[in-house]
Amino acid sequence: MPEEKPTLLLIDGHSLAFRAFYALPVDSFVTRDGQHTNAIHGFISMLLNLLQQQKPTHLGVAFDISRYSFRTREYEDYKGTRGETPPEFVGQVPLLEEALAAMNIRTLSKEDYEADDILATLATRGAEAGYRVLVVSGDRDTIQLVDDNVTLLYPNARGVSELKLYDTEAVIERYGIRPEQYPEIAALVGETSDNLPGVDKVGEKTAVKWIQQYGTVDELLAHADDIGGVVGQNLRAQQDRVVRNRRLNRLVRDVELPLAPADLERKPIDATAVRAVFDRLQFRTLLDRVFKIEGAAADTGLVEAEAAPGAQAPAVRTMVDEELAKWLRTQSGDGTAPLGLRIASTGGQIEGFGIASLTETAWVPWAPGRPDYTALEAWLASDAPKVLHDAKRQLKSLQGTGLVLEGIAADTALTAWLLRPGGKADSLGGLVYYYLGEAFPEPDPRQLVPETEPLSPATEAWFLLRLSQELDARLDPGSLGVQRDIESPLIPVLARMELQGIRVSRDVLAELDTRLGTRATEIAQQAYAEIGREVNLGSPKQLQEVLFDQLGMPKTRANKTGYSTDAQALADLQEQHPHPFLALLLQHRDATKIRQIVETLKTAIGSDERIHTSYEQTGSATGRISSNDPNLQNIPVKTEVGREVRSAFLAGEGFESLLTADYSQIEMRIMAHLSEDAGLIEAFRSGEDLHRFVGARIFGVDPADVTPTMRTKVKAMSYGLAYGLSAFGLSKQLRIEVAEARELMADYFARFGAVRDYLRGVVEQARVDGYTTTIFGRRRPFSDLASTNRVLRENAERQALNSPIQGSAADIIKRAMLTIDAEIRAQQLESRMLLQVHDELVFEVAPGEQDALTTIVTAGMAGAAELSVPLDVQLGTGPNWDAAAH
DNA sequence: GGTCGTTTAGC
DNA sequence: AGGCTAAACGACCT
Repeated sequence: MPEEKPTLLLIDGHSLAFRAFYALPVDSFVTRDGQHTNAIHGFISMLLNLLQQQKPTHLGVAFDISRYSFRTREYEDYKGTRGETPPEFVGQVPLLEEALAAMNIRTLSKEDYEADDILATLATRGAEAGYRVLVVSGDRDTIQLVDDNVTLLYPNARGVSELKLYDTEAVIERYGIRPEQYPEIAALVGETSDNLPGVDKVGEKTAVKWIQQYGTVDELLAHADDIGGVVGQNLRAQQDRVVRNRRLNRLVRDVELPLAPADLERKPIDATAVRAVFDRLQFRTLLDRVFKIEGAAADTGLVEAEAAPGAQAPAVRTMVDEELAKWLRTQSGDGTAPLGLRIASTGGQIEGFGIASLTETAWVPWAPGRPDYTALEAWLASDAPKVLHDAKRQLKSLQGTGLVLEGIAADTALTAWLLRPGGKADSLGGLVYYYLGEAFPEPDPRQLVPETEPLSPATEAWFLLRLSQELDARLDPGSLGVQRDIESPLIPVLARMELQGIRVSRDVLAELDTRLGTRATEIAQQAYAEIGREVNLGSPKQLQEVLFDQLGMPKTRANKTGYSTDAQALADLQEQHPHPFLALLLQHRDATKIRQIVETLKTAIGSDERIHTSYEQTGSATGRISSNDPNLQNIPVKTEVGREVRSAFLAGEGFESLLTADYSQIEMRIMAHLSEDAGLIEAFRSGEDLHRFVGARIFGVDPADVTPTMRTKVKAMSYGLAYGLSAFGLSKQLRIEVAEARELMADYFARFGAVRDYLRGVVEQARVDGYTTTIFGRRRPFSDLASTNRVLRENAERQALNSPIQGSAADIIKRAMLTIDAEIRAQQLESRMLLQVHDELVFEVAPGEQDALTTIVTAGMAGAAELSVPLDVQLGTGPNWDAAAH
């Protein structure tokens, strides 16, 4: 069997990136921070296609160093017609080079030469060395490189997603000449984009005819006198151009390069780096594609390279009962060494348990009602440390089986999040690939018939145990403490809260829904009457037509799709250009928004008449938990109708009331603690209303004389501080002059200077360390604090100054939840914790337990941290969530 | 049917 | 030009 030729893929980086830039809409590829990425996206996407289709064994990307080369020295107007590079393109090339570096792809460039010369050299050498060579370039001059061993892939009009393949035959078919003759034609016709004029009146047709006859430009010019007509005259008159063009369009095939084609052998990607770069570029689908395509490469490359003893998954043994008991004892070192655990279930039915040590794996099939599972049950229920992935989901799958799971030492999804709290939660396979660099076949959940043979849960457990070790090794001591003392113990607490759910009245919601529906319709009718037609009030686009075209209102703040129609903008309009439509629109928004929440809640009510939210422990970058399906952390509270929604949340059957407990001004208290500002600390110790106290200081009046206006301003100022609010933002919010806002800030900092020092210090420290830290040691990394891009940098600065405050508050309430949950169980109360809303906890109070619960909750929350100011806890009880508010 | 952008609910 | 979210909807693309 003839040996397959190695394939050398050579890409003209700049020209392809530029093609991609014009092929993809600039505005559709922008990161949240304003970095354009369309060229990078198009390039990488094309590259991945090529990797998949052509499976090159060797790969290199050449870049121009600058616009200047030996060609511009020979002819200073070379490429002189090219305008300024579009600003959105500038800056994409270095990022592209970063992405390529992360993918372990060599990039090449050479002073005084163009990328095409590098391609020409490598293609020539590659062909000589027996490679199948593929050249990808958007520059027609590269056609000259095509021969039996070299094929050109040229982007067509539709951009870079489709490349046209030019081998010798295709070139002959397209141009009617052999590839090596193409430059002869080009020299005659000229190349506008390179500012190389050809012979006047000579186009492709004439040029091809001549070259077919004479073979080369030199030969043609030798017989120039034989050519008749105007074109003949032009050729003779302009032969200098032709000679110059031919000299310049000949690609250099012997550029001195530090490497040979063999040095371009493909290497496995650097998964960590790829993820980092792609994260920054916000390439989610591309990231998936890279890992999917490179997963196969990793199979042969990476794993082989790292094939250390023990990296081969141990054979799975099926065991139960006494054999299992013995195995568990030996493998766990009598319960001291953690074991990996995977609970396998389909359709709510437990199928069995995959358990792994670092060296052995076991599969324990499970069927309900079997008598011989004492060993398994005892181990699961014991404190013996277990490592899981997405432990809360696994734990919940045990609901109803009678099995108890204790001893969750770590959850790899959580640990990975602690390391990189910004990103999306990864699958186990993603993490294994990312941190261990090993292929982990995972069935595609979208695929009905899985392509890959699924791993045994026992083998998955083995991967996850090793992953856990790797992750722990990367955790700093502070984060390790957060994992051990806060996040891991919180898993079962959240699982219980989700399983409990909260009782909700269908009737209350249904009534509210009807009322709001009627109201929304009425308001809409009135609004239509005001403008004389019916529009979709929920369509910002149609609203823009009404407001700015039909009603001729002044333009509001611009956004990506036009002009803003948000509440703030509408309020501004109402001031400048009052119109009844505006007020009706706002009222309509209010009604429909709340109605939509009500309807979501209605459909979320389960057969037990309760709503079971899910908490996402890895849902935020700061350490907060998020709530989804449905989100119970954004139930309305600020308006009267909003509170009616809350009144639908009830104490369940057999419970006497709901109890709510929330921290008052916890973020400001954390700010006082962290900044050690004497004034702020005094404010909290005095027991005086915070904003009144601060207002008195700032405006130089008695606390009793602080007016509501003053208090509002101070309150906005205080809260804004923790968000990095600017004078501009403050003025917007308070509808005051920027100068007044600036003055307010100055007065604030004059009285509470340590706060400013602290906030500045946080950013400074984060710049040095590369991360921020909460009171309990939770970290959040930052990479953009040193960015030269101002938007990026300032965004990062505000995030950095907010993170320790928001994150510490998250730590504190999580600690409170742990204490309270433990104490409720220790005292064997029937009451239970149901909801967490960032600074608030909601409980269901069992008959006769109100006092005991109140004591536990107050102590647990107030004692969750020792700050230099007290943690004030406000409690309330009532038959529903609204009534329980204080 | 999937993704992006806008808007708004909460903290 | 204000930090952290979830979710709905319209608009647009495939």
